[in-house]
Amino acid sequence: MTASAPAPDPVDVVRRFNRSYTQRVGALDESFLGSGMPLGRARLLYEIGVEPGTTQDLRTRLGLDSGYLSRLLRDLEADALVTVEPDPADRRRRTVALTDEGRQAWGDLERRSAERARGLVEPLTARQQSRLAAALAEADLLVRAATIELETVAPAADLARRAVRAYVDEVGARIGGTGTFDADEALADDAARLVAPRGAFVVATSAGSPVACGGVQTLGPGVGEIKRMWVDDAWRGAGLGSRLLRHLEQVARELGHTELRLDTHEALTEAIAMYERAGYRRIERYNDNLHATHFFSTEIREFPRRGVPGRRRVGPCLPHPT
Amino acid sequence: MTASAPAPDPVDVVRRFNRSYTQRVGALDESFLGSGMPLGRARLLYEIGVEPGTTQDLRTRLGLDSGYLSRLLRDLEADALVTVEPDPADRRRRTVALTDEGRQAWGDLERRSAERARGLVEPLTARQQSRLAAALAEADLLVRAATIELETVAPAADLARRAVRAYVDEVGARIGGTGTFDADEALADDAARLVAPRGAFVVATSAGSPVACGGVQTLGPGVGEIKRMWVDDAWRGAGLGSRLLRHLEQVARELGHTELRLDTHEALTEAIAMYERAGYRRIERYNDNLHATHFFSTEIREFPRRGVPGRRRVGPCLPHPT
DNA sequence: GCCATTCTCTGACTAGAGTCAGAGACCATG
DNA sequence: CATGGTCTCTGACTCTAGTCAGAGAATGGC
Repeated sequence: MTASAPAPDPVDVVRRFNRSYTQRVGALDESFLGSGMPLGRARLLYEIGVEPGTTQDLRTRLGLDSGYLSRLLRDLEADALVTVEPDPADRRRRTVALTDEGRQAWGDLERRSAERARGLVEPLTARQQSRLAAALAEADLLVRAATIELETVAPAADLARRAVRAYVDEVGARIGGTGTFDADEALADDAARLVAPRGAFVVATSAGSPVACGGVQTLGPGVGEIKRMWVDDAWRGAGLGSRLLRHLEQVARELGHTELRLDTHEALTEAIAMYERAGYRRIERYNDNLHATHFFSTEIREFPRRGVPGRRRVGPCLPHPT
Repeated sequence: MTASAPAPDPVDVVRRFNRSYTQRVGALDESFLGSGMPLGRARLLYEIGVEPGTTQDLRTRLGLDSGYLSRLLRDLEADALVTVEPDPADRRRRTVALTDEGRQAWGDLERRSAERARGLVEPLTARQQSRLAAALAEADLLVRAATIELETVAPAADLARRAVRAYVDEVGARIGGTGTFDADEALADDAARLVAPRGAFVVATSAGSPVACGGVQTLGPGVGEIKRMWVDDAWRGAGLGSRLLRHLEQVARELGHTELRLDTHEALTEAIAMYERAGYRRIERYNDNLHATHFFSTEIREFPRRGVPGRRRVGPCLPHPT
């Protein structure tokens, strides 16, 4: 009686997957990979191994209580896995680093983690293994894309500067003639135009690093322009561009615009395809930008904003050695 | 400098995914969901809601200590979320069911869980959502397939009977003329032929339910035959058939066979494709099975077993000869 | 040099999760 | 109906994770 392909609700699929996955893969996780080391200590050890730092640093990275961290460190130190020394820069806090023995224990966690992944994959035929790898790689990209943070920042902020530099590098590489397009010049321009009340600059970050950016500036009454639209190469195909574009449109609405224009270069084919998919139409050249060959415009009306990012609870960073 | 497509190791992909997923989705977090209910209790309540059962039942499903379960149930009962009554069939154990209030609490957990999944999916564009759903559905199938248990059981055991019934139903439906192919008759045959030392019967189970099966019997000196090969519809495309086939070949080797034959019906096209992929060659009819139209054979030599199941952790289901 | 602030450590405490060894109820069988 | 085996419950216990308040050292601004 049921239809043959009832268009599965992504929410149900996620839940179903989560159930299988945690039951069958995560279950073994609990007693920390059979290393005999309690979860908390293993997490801390792993984090120190990834990047040593001050106590304060580790506390914020792992979201631990200072008393709790202190105790965990004492245990690790007692087992000669870490060294803890006063930080010369501020002798209230201390710096932590792995000992040789600690590095060995870290490697052990690492090995156990790989072992476990191998245990999951091994029973499958080679064909199924590569199918699983492909599916998980795709899911990984999309999950990471879904949990990205979009924030409006000042173009002069460090995060924004890093993003714009990446943008300039890429545009330079793609359209050739690097000399003609200068990062410092771009940054100076942005600092003036992409700030409230006449503009805005948005950076998408994943685990603190910029992975995409875009700005809005004002061309005239009710008319805005999208600038500096960039998505990191490694994040192509995750819909980040479309999402950012929708977000920028909302930002433009809030700035009072009803039309949004943009220019781009014919070499940036994915970008052009994305603009067209998003309903942008080709228009005549509207500026004298030497780097632009294609020009687009769209109307932006008021309508209730859909799933724009928002506040995601940051979970504790679990130790899954990569 | 690096190659553009370096054929990713599935193990690395799994680890990478696991890291992103647990960090960002909080797979372990599936517990609390901010309901204020402790993890253990929430898990139990949820499981009872999925399917009420006896205490024993729940204990094996969740892998809990009997004392611990008893306490958890007492707590749930004190909160009037469940009713616990002696099982009329065996009054040592008790049956557990949700009260109305319990059903409400269950619905609450359910809602929180869906809410959480929605939170993950929501920021994505519709296109990315369905890509994520497709990737996770594929990964789900393969993860479940990878964690299946293959065990040799007596054909008379309950597990085996259920599998054979499913096999008979499906073959009947696929080749038409149900009346001619009888489950009881098949079961009676199997009980005699698919047991050591002349044969074997293997059932693949997932979470205690049979999802595939297959048997080996002896035709003559060194010659075995594969019988009752079946894979549940919902598990098609996960390589289960191939894996089971490899396993049965190993079983046949251990029975001393060097050639393996099988018959099948032309309507079972996927099965035929699989046999061919596995190196089976068409041969002439070698029996008078009315239900068979195609006949295959292969040589099975001794060689070091590849990723054949072997020593996977054996569940609580012990083989009981009846 | 003074003082509020910032930082870490310590001890005391709670709650959850789980184990273990009996005690006692219940069952199947000869 | 006796007996061995199976099942659940109870109490006593351990371990991990995490919170909280206060002591004391170091810092930065004045």
